[in-house]
Amino acid sequence: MSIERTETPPGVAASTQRAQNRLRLAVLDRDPGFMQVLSKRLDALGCEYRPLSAPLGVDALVTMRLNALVLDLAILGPTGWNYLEQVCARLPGLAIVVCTGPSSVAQRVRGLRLGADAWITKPCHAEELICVIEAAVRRHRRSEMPALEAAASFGEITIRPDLYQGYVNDVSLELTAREFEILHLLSGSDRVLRREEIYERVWGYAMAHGDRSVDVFVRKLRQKLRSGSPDWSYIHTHFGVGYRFAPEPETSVEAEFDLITGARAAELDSEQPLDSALAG
Amino acid sequence: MSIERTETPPGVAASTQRAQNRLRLAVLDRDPGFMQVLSKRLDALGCEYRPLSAPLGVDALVTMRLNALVLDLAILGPTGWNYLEQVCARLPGLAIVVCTGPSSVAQRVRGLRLGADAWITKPCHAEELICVIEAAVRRHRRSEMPALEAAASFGEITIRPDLYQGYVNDVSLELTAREFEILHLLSGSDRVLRREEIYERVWGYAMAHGDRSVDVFVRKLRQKLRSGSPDWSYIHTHFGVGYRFAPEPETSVEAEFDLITGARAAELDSEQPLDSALAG
DNA sequence: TTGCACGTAAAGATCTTGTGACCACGGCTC
DNA sequence: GAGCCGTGGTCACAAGATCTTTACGTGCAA
Repeated sequence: MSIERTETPPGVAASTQRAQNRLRLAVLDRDPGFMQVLSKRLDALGCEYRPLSAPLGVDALVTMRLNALVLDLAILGPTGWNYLEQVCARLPGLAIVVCTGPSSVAQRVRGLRLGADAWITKPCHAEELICVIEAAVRRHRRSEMPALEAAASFGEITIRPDLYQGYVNDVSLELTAREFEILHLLSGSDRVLRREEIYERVWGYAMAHGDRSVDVFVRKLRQKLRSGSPDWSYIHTHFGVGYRFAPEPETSVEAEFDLITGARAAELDSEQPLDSALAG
Repeated sequence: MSIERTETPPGVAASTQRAQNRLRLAVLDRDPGFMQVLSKRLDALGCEYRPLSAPLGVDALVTMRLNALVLDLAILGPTGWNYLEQVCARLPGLAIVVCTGPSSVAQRVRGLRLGADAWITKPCHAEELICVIEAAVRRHRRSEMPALEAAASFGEITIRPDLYQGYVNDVSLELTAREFEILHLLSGSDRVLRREEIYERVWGYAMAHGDRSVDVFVRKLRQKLRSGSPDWSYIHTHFGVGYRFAPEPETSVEAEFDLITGARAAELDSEQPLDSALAG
């Protein structure tokens, strides 16, 4: 089968969009086989889905904050049209895919006119159904303002993705776009990131051998972070590996020894999982 | 096929009610019977449609300002996928319905993944096809034209979406349609908007690499805003990222100069030197 | 100690943006 | 239909801001 690959394109956006682009959907269906196949594919895609065997009240659907709803009109009987209409009216931002058994043109036309976004006839391939759902969700998302992630605080600094900037007590760190992207990337991960990884995610293409750009930017970042928040250290070097973000208060020289050895111990402890992660 | 006649007028406000609700679509297909049936239904619905027997260049499609495109991949041969991908990438706001003969699941999946909004298998009922097109267009439009919002004020300016115009003390800023759209978009968001985002939302299709149109319009906007409201700055540049709207009173050197010397005439006489000083 | 890896700094190259001039096109008037 | 005008859009240039490269000092690991 020559189905297209579905990797996300490289670039900064990839990591940030992946999390929030995850599909949240509910499936109203009673066919166990259908559900099993579908859920397997949805799991593989990292979707959050909720199987339903009976129609939920519209209000309950609202609280679920779904992106999409798949429903088999057959299990609703004659009240299905009414239900469909109500859901469409109340949740105009929800992608609704009717996936049901054989139907007439008139039925399909009615469903689509009531507000369904697509109508798939069972039996159908799970992959195709998912593509149809994605197409509907995609179209809806395109026209809405991409909701950016919320601001996050680490130690004394606050990272504002909506402003592409970092702050200390509401004072801008004056980060450049690249600096911010690197800080954003690092702060979004607890583990050590190899230079090649950082480069590839921020620049969007592979790092040339011997390129020191990441080091230089880390230096600039550290400088700006230090000037805004002198008593904390945020970016830690892992010799021979890469960098790791972790806000740590810097204390006096005497106590420093303990802290360093403590940090070293933690570093050694977590080396195993690190290496295995790097090997992948 | 009256499409050529009805390009979007400069006063977009007038067109929102009628022209925007009417479907503007192109149909790329060579089946005379299919076209005849379809065109009959489209005429009855008052759609503006354009039959195409060969693929048009993407740029040509852009100038047609379509809502939807129906295409039979079969008549494009192997290049069809490429064409589909290009059109989807360049016109993210266009509803694209593939209507073609028997196909495999893999083909349908591929088409949808490339960006098609729906895939209908021929032979199909014209009514159903139209419903599918409408569903795709409806979803796209839903959040695009949320009726007419109320007027909003920022600093000294007032934005009137109902009149497609901005004002300072009831005096029009004489914004053109594009200028207003950009100002409206920017003012509706607190965050930094990337140029690509602005372009895509205002122009309706993807920004070509290196296009400076957004910059130029921002410059014109700033000029008009400055002439109407000299003591405020509204559009802020985020280097390497984009623009952000935020009304901020200017309390810079010139203002102090005015306060101290009371030489308001200087401001009026020599706007250029003042502005250049301001920029520094 | 030696060989690297990393921190640091600065100069040069490159990219972004502001800006004014210019052109094309459609509508409008005459 | 010819010409004028408003508007949208392109281009080239200049000024800055940013990024990359390079060089060298410092510290880590074997």
